[in-house]
Amino acid sequence: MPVDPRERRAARHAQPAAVPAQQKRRKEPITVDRITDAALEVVATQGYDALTMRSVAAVLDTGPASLYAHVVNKADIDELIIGRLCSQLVLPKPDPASWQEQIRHVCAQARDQFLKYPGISRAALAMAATDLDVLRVNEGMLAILLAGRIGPQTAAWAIDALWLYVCAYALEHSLVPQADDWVVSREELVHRFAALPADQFPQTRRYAFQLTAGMGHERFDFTLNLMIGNLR
Amino acid sequence: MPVDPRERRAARHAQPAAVPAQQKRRKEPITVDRITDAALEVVATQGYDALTMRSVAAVLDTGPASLYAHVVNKADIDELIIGRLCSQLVLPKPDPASWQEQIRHVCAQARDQFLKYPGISRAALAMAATDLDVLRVNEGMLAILLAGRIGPQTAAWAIDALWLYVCAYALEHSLVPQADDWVVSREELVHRFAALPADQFPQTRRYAFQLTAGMGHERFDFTLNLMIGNLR
DNA sequence: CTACTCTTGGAACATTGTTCGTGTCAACGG
DNA sequence: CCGTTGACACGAACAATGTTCCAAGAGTAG
Repeated sequence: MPVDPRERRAARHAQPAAVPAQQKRRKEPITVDRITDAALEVVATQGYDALTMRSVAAVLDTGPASLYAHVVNKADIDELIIGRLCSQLVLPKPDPASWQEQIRHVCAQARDQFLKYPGISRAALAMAATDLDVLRVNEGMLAILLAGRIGPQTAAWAIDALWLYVCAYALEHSLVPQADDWVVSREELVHRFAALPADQFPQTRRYAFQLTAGMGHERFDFTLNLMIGNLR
Repeated sequence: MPVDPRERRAARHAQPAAVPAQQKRRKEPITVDRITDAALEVVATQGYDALTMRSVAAVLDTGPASLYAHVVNKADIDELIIGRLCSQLVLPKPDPASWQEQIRHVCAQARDQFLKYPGISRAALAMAATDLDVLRVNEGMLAILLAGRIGPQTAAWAIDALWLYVCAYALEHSLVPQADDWVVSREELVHRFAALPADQFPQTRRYAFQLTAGMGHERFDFTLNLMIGNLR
């Protein structure tokens, strides 16, 4: 009974209501869940740029108009996939002794999920923070920090900063390896930095190696430590 | 002599070459600079979403095709406006005694510039970091941190993290006040948090006030302190 | 069986980025 | 002084996108 998509989206941002089980009308009716699955499949295989109404509809073997009975917008699909992604994060039971590890672990999970779906963090950055699945992650991180004796205001702002950074980091990572004839490898980058005019870019020339380092997740870990290590 | 736009863009990412002065052919010939001006005007008045080839061309009183003689892409225009924006940041002469203040000041400048052009940080996040104007800011921040006796690797990664955060913060700020019938004010947000089910969202309910606080730039300052305070 | 509601999807529309080909103007060679 | 040339400008068009309209189908209640 997918009535009005607007109501359905609003429900995801308000308190959840008890929804009765719904029976399927056809063998494979189009559902919000199936749309979400299809969208994630598209993003996982072809990247976020390929996520269009038509590509999602094509996976479901129909036209784009059919989606609008279940979905408000394309932005709504963005919310759905981010919500699904967030609902797959496992949130540990807060342990005051290891709160730093726990926060790090949650962030690493989010990072890995984002990287599994290239470019999807753009949707996460553009999304309202009142989605229930996102709020669930927020609640989990808040509980961890509070258990670690972090003050409420500090905890709230720290979570915001961490989430913002995770999204931005994933976005940056998904942009680098697209390598259209024009984006470059690390050696090329170092070489380019070294070729800069010495009078304007002395430090960049000197530390070209350090500037391009951290291709694994060392930069990520570094920044998380920067933020977490200073919380108390 | 705007010959091939591709070469011109490449020049902005390589070492700058001495370019001879160019004479104008008409009274108001279309220039890369004028395109940049027009684009920034559009973003400042109507936001980044309104930045289209046609809107830029309309400001210059012409059609979209005319832009492609000076510009490779729309992504190229993005680079141009971010470059212009970065070139307007003033970078202080590094002072070992006040490196923290200096870094904070540079970041605050970037933040304010981003906020002056709503949504423009999306372009900054999507851009390659080899643009000369962006590199200039990088060089300036690097010099400040190095003067503050921060190790090169730490400094390089810290700059990356700071820049990423500034962009993400500006992006978030430019999304909130768009308020399409559906995005909400703070009171509404607090009320909504308080109405969440108590069993699933105890902390969110309890600290709804703190979670929605920091509408000024307190969140920004908080995060910057978090990152800067832990560098040594 | 009929009437009604909800779902489906083909076609179409507006808006985007981008390209083609032609017109047009300024400078230069004779 | 005039014709050539070459770069610039730009109207028109194309493909792809998000979105809406409307008609037809499927299922259910009376």
